Amino acid sequence: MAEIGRLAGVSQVTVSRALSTPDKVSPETLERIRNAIERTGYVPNAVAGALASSKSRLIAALVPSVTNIVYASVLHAFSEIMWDRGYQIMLSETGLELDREEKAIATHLSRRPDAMLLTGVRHSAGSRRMLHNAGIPVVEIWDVTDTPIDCCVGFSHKEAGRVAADFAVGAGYAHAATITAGDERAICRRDAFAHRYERLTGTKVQAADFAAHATLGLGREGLAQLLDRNLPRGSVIFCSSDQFAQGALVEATARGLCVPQDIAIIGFGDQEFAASTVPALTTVRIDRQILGQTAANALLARFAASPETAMVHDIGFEIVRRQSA
Amino acid sequence: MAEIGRLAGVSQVTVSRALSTPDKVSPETLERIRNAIERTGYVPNAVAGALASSKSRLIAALVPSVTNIVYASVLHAFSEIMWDRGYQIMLSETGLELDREEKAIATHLSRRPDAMLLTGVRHSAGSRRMLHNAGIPVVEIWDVTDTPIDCCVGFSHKEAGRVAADFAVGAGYAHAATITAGDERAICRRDAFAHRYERLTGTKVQAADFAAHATLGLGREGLAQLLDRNLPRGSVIFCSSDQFAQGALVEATARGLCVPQDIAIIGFGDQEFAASTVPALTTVRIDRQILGQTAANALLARFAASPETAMVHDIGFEIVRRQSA
DNA sequence: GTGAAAGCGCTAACAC
DNA sequence: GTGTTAGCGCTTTCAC
Repeated sequence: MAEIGRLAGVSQVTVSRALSTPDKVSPETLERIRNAIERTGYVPNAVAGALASSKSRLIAALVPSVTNIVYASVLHAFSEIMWDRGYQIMLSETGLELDREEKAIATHLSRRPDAMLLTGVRHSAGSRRMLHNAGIPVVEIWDVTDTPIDCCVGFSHKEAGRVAADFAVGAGYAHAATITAGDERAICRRDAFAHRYERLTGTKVQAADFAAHATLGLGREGLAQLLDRNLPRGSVIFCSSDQFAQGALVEATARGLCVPQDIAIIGFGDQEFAASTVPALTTVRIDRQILGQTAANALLARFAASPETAMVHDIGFEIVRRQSA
Repeated sequence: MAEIGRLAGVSQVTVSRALSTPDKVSPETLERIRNAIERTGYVPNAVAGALASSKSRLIAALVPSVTNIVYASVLHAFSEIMWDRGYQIMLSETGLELDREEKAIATHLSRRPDAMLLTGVRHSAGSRRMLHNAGIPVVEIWDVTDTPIDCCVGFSHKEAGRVAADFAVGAGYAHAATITAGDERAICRRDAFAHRYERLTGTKVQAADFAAHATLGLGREGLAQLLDRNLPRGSVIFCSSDQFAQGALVEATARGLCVPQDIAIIGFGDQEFAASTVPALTTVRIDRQILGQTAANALLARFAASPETAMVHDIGFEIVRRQSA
């Protein structure tokens, strides 16, 4: 930067100004500086800038997994807005364990990000303490809570399970089952579904649970297990993701069962393929784009220090009724 | 850090050493320093460290899209290794346009990453120049070229298309068609497939092309289009992704066509669901985990300055024959 | 094994 | 509108 200044016949500070606040530099000077930068191929050092200004324009984003489309698409919407505002994303995958998240938080904090995005609302005490000390805006996504660290953008998984049960009962399904992945929030939905369904109908809800993440193959296996345990015809199955739902659909079809007459299926997530399967999937839609955007805007609002911003955004969900239930 | 030193009765430098090279500090001193850190909840400032040492331990990763499982899973494998070695990932999505990539490269370079991961082997002249000036290790993934910027880990898309055509001919399919997304590399595979198939059989290959990214819905539409154009029974369809293949499968089944007897389908990618559809998908497998790991190791090797490391790694691919073709 | 000094490349505060 | 000065919080080098 000093070198650029020399070439342009100005001091180093003026170059700094030309880059950050061009309107505070005279047009002619600016021109000369731009020229020098062009000629030399100079790339400013944002690390030094961050140290001097204690603003990194870096956002740490911690998600359980990038290969899960559900988190990936939120991240996509989130980072698009952030990128447009000049922020960049440092990414880490935390899996589902709290201590891995804690380690990731500590490491990221040492980079002095301007804000942090966390998935879920459960965090270790150590994580909370570090985040508190760091004093940066934090947004927790994919869930809601009365006690957010800072802001929170998500929806109630309990409520989603309940509403799905209400739907199942309202649609007249006299029996129900669940296929659930090994994910805290999925389990919460399953329990809420079963609770509500059992209370309303007095009929026990059967469960096929998997410790792994949801795949089409496991969805098939889930339905197979349920059928082996004599799941009655006319049952509805509440799946913890559309992957499972599609798997159940494939398995049902392979066995010559009609969906939704013999077996009805409810997915979760309303993924891209859900509308195009045969029959099309009835599912719970979460607007992941809105979720990501709202999270980004919440952080941006915090940067602008708007104090009146609501801290918890419940973006809700919606049952999308198609043909599978 | 000076504060920690005060509390531990040593100088600031000793604290620095205790953190980076603990064995160069006496056990008792170390103990007192660790204590002070624990008490205060001190988090080192990696920004200052990066500035002083000009080592950021940050890797910039540029992929077309995180919501595409194919890139996401490579990223996952890549970042897992990098994380274990103490590196963190700055992520950007570049889409498919070269100038967006160039902007992202410039921005990331200002953060002084220790290395950069790029998707594909085509980059703008400006990108190449900046990367060259930066003098950091660069790994290009998902393709191979004779003229890598630095290292390159991928496979030949041309070869993949050709081998798929050989497979189709060898399996006795007398007609062929393609369903292709608007992606440079997918188009390359399509062309190689068509070329080879036409040369071997003398029969023209029909094409359904989409500008958008591959989805199940578009796969259905692709087959529908092909069928409307009187695609003969007994044709094989080479899809640019498993999503398309699954869509074609759904559409064929919905129309009462038998797969592979009436229509045979070849996917691309061997995604998680490919083995579990009915019939299971014949597809081209790319080992995305190996790809990501190889990319990470190539960079790590560059850091260690091993000069004998091969610059281009062709990880190949494999036709996985299941039931759909 | 430990410390003092210098400096990484910027921004902030203040002069002019 | 532009320059001067003083750091930001570390690592590096060299001395002891």
